[in-house]
Amino acid sequence: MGHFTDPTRQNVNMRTESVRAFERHAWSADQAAEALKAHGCRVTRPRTAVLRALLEHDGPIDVPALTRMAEFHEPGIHEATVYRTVATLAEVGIVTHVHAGHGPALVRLHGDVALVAVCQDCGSIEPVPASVVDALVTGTQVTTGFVLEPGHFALEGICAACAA
Amino acid sequence: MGHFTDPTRQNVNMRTESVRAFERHAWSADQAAEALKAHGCRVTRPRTAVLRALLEHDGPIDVPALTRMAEFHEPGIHEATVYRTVATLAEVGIVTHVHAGHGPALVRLHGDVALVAVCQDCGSIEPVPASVVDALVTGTQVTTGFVLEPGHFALEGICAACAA
DNA sequence: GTGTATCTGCAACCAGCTCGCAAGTACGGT
DNA sequence: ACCGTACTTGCGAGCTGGTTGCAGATACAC
Repeated sequence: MGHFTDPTRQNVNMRTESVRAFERHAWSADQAAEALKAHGCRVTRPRTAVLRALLEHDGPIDVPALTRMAEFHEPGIHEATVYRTVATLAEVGIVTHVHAGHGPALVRLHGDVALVAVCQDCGSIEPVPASVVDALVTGTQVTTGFVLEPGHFALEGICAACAA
Repeated sequence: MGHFTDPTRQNVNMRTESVRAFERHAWSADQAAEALKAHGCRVTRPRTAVLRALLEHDGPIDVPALTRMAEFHEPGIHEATVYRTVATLAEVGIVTHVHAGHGPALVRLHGDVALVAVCQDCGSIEPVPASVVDALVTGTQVTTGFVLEPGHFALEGICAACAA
């Protein structure tokens, strides 16, 4: 199960292909660049490439796949650079990452839908409706005092298609 | 941040020390041994040691800590053996494991409280009330068709103590 | 007891991720 | 437009959590 196959291919892995119905994020490339500068970070070609890849992509994506997408804009960009860029963007508040079960962490733009569910069968990722998330967060807080941060984890289960 | 310090010490890491208020599981050592035999598995000293450690411990625990506890019953037990034992016990249905954010996976007896929340500040683990879990599962299923399996993931946030 | 299929300890390995370092580059100052 | 320098990048080595191949040990059916 190698990590890098043909970097010229644009498509990403199954987990990210089957994403659907995500709300659009509020970030533009310019806004993100401004946010970077405001934190004293430089707006470099690799960072711009990662940012563009994130803006093009709909929904959470893992770093190897993100690297392949960024490579389309910035050939030769290194995976370690993408990891560091993602960390920088997270500090600035542009992205967050979420751990979904066994695989690698998934990166997404901050402001995208908060809570996602990952199908254990097909790997598809679906957003969880805000009303359900609110009920979970407030219910937990009222009964236990625990303040959940729904952006930091993913739910797991079987999607409607696989359940049928 | 080494993994193994003094194996003769019984205490486990912070994450597992601060567990509290967990429902008691339904397994006894004999029942678990029977379940193993029923699946054609042998009841060996290392497996018994891991099982006893799990029964003694209250709440989810990671494999290094579980190994240290099992070592009390079976000195010299190897961590790789504990990983394999946990996998075997999972096949038999005695345990499940849950991924809680960045750190190692946590093992727990099947039948223990299903959904837990991990504090990002102090690492403490708290059970989420069944009523809240039910609302989440049914709410998600009704609105999206997605069938969540709450035993397979953990929630994250800030516990009541750290929030204060 | 004895035989054998399963299991364990060990060490090597793998995936995901991080880090140290030298070369490269954004960008404020001029 | 050019310089200087501090920040970034590519690269490879390294780290952590977890898995695996193998030879010796052992549970357990007979």
